[in-house]
Amino acid sequence: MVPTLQDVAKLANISIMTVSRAINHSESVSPATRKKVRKIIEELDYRPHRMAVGLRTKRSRVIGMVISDISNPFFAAIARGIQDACKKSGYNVLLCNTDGRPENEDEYIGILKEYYVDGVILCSVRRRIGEELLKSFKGVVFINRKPENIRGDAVLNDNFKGSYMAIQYLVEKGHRKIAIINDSQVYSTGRERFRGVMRAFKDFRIKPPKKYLKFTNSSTVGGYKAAHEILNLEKLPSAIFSCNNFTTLGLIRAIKQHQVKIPSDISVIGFDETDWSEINDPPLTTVKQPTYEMGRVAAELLISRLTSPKPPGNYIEKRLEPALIERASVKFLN
Amino acid sequence: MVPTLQDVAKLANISIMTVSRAINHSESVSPATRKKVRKIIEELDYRPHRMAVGLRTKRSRVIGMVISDISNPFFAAIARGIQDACKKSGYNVLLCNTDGRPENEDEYIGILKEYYVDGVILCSVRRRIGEELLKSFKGVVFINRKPENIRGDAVLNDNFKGSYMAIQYLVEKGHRKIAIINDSQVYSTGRERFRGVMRAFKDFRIKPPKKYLKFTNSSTVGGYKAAHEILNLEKLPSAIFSCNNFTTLGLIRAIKQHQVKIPSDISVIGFDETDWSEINDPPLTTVKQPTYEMGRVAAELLISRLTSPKPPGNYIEKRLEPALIERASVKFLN
DNA sequence: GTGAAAGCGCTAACAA
DNA sequence: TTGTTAGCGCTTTCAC
Repeated sequence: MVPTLQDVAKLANISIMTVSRAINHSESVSPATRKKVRKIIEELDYRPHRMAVGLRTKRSRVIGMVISDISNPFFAAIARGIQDACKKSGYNVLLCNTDGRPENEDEYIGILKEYYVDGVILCSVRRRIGEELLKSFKGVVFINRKPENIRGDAVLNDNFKGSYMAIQYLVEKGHRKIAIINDSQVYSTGRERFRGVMRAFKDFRIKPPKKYLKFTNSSTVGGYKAAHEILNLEKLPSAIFSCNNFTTLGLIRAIKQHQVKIPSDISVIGFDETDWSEINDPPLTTVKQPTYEMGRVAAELLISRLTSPKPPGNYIEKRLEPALIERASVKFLN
Repeated sequence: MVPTLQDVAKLANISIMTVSRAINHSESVSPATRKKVRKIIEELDYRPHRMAVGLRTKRSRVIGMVISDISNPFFAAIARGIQDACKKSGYNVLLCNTDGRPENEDEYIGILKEYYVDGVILCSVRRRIGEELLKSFKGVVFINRKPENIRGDAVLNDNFKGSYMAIQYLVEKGHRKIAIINDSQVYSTGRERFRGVMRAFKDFRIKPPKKYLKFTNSSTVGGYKAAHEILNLEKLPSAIFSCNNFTTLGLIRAIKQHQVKIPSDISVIGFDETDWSEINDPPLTTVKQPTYEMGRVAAELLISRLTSPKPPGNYIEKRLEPALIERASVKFLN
């Protein structure tokens, strides 16, 4: 059977308490016993039973990662950042996919409570969320988007800036007839990106016709449909800004079908850098979100909350900077 | 504070044992008390403490998923399949990235032992692996690749068939000068795919020059370098088969740089279907692995092992079928 | 520097 | 149908 503290203690001819101390507070144990214990632990391949430890200490060294879909490369990159930071500090990650459904989110939050995870990194589906969530764990960090009604730690992309940059770039290239395919306004990301667009339009004195402003859910078909509507318009825009990797994929598919050429006939700039941004024909100009970094920073922030005495009440909201990756999908208009 | 069985029992004026039973074996409790207990549980939002339960029952309802990198879309899809199947049966998933390093794999296996996870789904980095691994968990399922020295449950892609199909397809399209970019031979996947290629070569009486056979690690730069070597050859092949999504990405990048056109100058067929396979110019013909399915099937197999009395000693090895997705990157030669 | 006792929250085994 | 006892493996507390 798997060895326990008992077994180690017996072999070392000491009490289990001393063994426990040798493991956890080795300084308060004599060097001799310390060494002896280490040796026996090695021989037996003794490992602390984390559930037993957790039951006593009320710490699991596990955090919950609640995202919509791990097979979305955006979240996969975030997940990797979270994992790496956690590993460094001895934490482990429980994976929870919500598929963007509030009921799944609630269910997983409940399960995470049952496991007594120390903290949660949450990309919430909810626009508003109950305050008690923050009381249920030693730490909660919102990632990517944040419910409006709550004060809490968060690591977010500067979406406003990102979409502003995109529009500004298009304007600098001589574009003024700009269409956008934006996320629905349900999430803070979509709202912020749209605000960035509108601010840029205002600053550069652009008044796009209503028909150039498309709102859709964040999916390939969503982007595809919105793109179709735009491409069927009497007066085509000279450029299209697409708000995320999925809608951009749909947009490109639609453009191909319409036999329109990028960038000679129409220019394209997309939010989200992907595997294929570079090998696309033509290579795609994008606004890149620091996905991996977001994950890493969120996990570090969470762990600091778990380690340090207590949140000082003043929450930290980090905004990470997007970057414009210039390639060849935007035409320079004279 | 968080309510315990005690609290529920006190409010219900019964012993905690009855409450426990009402939760776990409700049939052995009178309808009246059952109802009363349910109500109080609801009111208190009582949740069983999984670490306490686990400590007692020696079951954690957690499984470990050990893969090389969740940010690789291939594994992300597998992960999603695993998650979905687990969720259905009330299991949760602990995420472990090894980055293909054996020492990380060992470390995570150790950690998973400490958490007393019920089972492990393992995409091992090791060519050979210790038998004792199988004794450490109630179930272990190898996924995608399998150590050679061990008998155990596994869910794998039919790699031999996949690469055979690819070569056969090329031959049917009139190609005989075929180059391949193959994984290194370290993993069973690479070996199996290479065997499929060689068997097809033999069956169709093709004797490729040594220079057409490239072996590289599974990465974009690996594929890129191998492709460069091929494209710098005096006599170009008419088609290239690339063994996975990463090498294909590198291959395409190299082809662009060499100003060679697909498929007019050279044909391409790749293992692994990706987001961008379809929107690539031209759309890429690929061999698709059923990634999500692999994950789902692996999790189902594992869970069946955890649920049913015991592995009957005869292990199950499932081979899932790849599919050839025909698009436009292979030219028909007359 | 070391040990004994108590108990974290739960369930298996037995008793009523 | 319900309750009592014991103990899973560990750490906290207090005593020496």
